[in-house]
Amino acid sequence: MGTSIRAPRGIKDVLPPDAARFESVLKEAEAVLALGGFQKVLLPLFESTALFARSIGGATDIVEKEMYTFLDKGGDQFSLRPEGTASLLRAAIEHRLVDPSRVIRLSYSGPMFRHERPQAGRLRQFTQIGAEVLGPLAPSDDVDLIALIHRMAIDFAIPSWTLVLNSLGCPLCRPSYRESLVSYLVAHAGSLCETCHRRTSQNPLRVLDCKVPSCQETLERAPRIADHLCPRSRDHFQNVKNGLDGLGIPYLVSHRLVRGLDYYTETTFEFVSDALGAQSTWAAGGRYDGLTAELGGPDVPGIGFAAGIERLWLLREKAGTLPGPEKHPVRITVFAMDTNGQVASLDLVRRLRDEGIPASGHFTAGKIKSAFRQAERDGALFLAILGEDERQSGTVQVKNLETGEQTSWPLKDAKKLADMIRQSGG
RNA sequence: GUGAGUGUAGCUCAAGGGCAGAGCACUGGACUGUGGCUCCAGGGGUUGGGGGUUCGAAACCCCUCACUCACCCCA
Repeated sequence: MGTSIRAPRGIKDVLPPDAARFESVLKEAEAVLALGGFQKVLLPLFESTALFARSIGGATDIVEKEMYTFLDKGGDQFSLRPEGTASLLRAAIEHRLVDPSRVIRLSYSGPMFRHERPQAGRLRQFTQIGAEVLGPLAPSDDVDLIALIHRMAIDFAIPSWTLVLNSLGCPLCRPSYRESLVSYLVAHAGSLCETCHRRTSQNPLRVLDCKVPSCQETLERAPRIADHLCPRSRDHFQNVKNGLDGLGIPYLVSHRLVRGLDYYTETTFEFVSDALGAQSTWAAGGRYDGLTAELGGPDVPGIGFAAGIERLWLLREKAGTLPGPEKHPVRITVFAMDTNGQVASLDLVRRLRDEGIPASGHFTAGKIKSAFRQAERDGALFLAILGEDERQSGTVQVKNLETGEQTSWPLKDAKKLADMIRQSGG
């Protein structure tokens, strides 16, 4: 054990029966996006490092220190994707899907990679599902997207969730807010923590996010973005709030919600839950007008979000809405009582599979007791026993392990047996 | 990157300087081809790794690694 190779830190194997359940959780989340009219895109797991630096922002923690970056044999620099929006936009732009005259809705899912210290709800490889809306958008598109996540919260019975909402303004009003925030921060530098000093010059909005008590106290009287929004942004934000009110979706406006990715504009939001531990966000996103242009495409508005599937799992587990393990992943186990029965067993297993019945075979021969044990371990509903007696009569004994019902079937007619297996529940 | 807690059998955990244990799981038997129960027996461990203190270390000290949680950050 001491020298054996283990999975890298923060990387989790998902074993049976949880692997199938995890896929169900993912599929159910994807089904909600399909319900929202989103079409799926399959994206690569790595991209040019420059893509992430340009979209997420060079001064963000993700790009600064959390990416798995490598040089390929041609000397090009790539990074494992730390999030999906950059990839999806790159693909949409590259294949001319982005069109200023129409709205497109695209979704993606799969593993993301960030070199962080693992903790509850935080892994180095984790799974996200995300959706992006690109094109001529109205504030109602923000609401519509949020409503879709709200649907997940309801459908999956997410415990004690809160929708946190803010507006970050637009390229017109954010600089002036930024300026007044910086001058406030500089004036109160004495009561700010060290990292906040650094952020004041690098990424001042992030200071709002600081959880150091003394910083929070100082920030109480800091200028608020809401008071600096230009008329258009203020209108946009008001429209979003009106839409949410109209749909009866509760939210909490937080002028501290800034998000860790640089591309957000206007509406930003986070769905949090206090049932998750310190990593309380399970879905988050926002508007990113200007990002498509920044990435070399047409300048169209965009909004998107991503949800963490592992966190959804945790929350659904708490809520008791996690899909249960499949009761009978194997429908029937075929057991050869002696070595003479091996070929007949192989043949039966094959014929059952021809009929679409998941079947496992145990050919090592042995006692009847181990036949039952094997069947139970496989999770089989039926056990087929093939021994000397059966061979003589050209039959197979098939027992329903739940009801105890047992009947003899002609070995050559696997179809009838398959029909019976198909018809029985369990 | 920083801090705290925890590392003993496949799993959950005892033993807090004096022979490394229990429950569950596993294997075999009682019970020769009809299970789940019960009873009996058995296999399993360099106590995460290395060094030190000691007559004697799973335990105390140092180093190291891993895991967990938190900071940070975020899905």
